[in-house]
Amino acid sequence: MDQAQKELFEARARIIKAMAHPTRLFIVDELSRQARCVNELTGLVGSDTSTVSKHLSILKNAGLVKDEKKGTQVFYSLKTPCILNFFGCVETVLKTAADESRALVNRG
Amino acid sequence: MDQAQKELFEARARIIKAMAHPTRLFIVDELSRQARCVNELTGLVGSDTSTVSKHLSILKNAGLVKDEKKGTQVFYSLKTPCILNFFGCVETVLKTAADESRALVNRG
DNA sequence: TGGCTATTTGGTTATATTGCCAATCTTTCG
DNA sequence: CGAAAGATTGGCAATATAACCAAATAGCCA
Repeated sequence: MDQAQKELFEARARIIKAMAHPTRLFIVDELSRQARCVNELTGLVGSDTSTVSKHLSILKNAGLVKDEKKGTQVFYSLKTPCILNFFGCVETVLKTAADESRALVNRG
Repeated sequence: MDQAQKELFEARARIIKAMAHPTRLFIVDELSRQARCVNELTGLVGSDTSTVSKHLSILKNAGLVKDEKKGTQVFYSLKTPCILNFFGCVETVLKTAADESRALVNRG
């Protein structure tokens, strides 16, 4: 892996890492349906506002969401909806794993 | 987020987290071209064998790669090639970010 | 069997992430 | 202005990751 390659994969990893947390996946999923302000997301997620705010800033820094101020509220929405494509494959992986463990059990 | 939802997003996050490292992305990319044994990958990655082996076991535990023994060697290959779909979107995110910073510079 | 190669595992240290609390900032409104 | 609501930031403790070295394991062959 030369330097240029290294930087490319580091850049990619930064983006994927931003998604690599259950709460942030939940937020992305939620934002794929509609824009939400921090307070709404906090209610849905069920943890501290500051925690949710930090998750949002991670997603924002990675370029995955954008924010828009409306009065005292900040609404977040998906910037690159194609990240939803991830989920399809992730489900495939999960399903494959489930199938395999079922097969193992059936075989005994 | 109720318990069932929480578990679903945790399961998804585990898979995405497995990809969230530059070396592991490199390995996935490499395996998308051809199966490789640990030793070959170690050479390509340029770090300790044990480090590469651990990265591979993370990918394997996540259900992303499979391994096959041939003599003393263990060949790894992609189990779910759809994970390559990730890259397309990741590039989009990177490109968008690059465009934006260019636009900022041009605006001064 | 004993040595050799390939790989995995254990242990340690350094670094990064996470979540909460407290404090701060911003905007609205009385 | 001053209070209140929404959001962000700083700090801290707990936990998780990562990389290396050393040691253990597995398969091959003389």
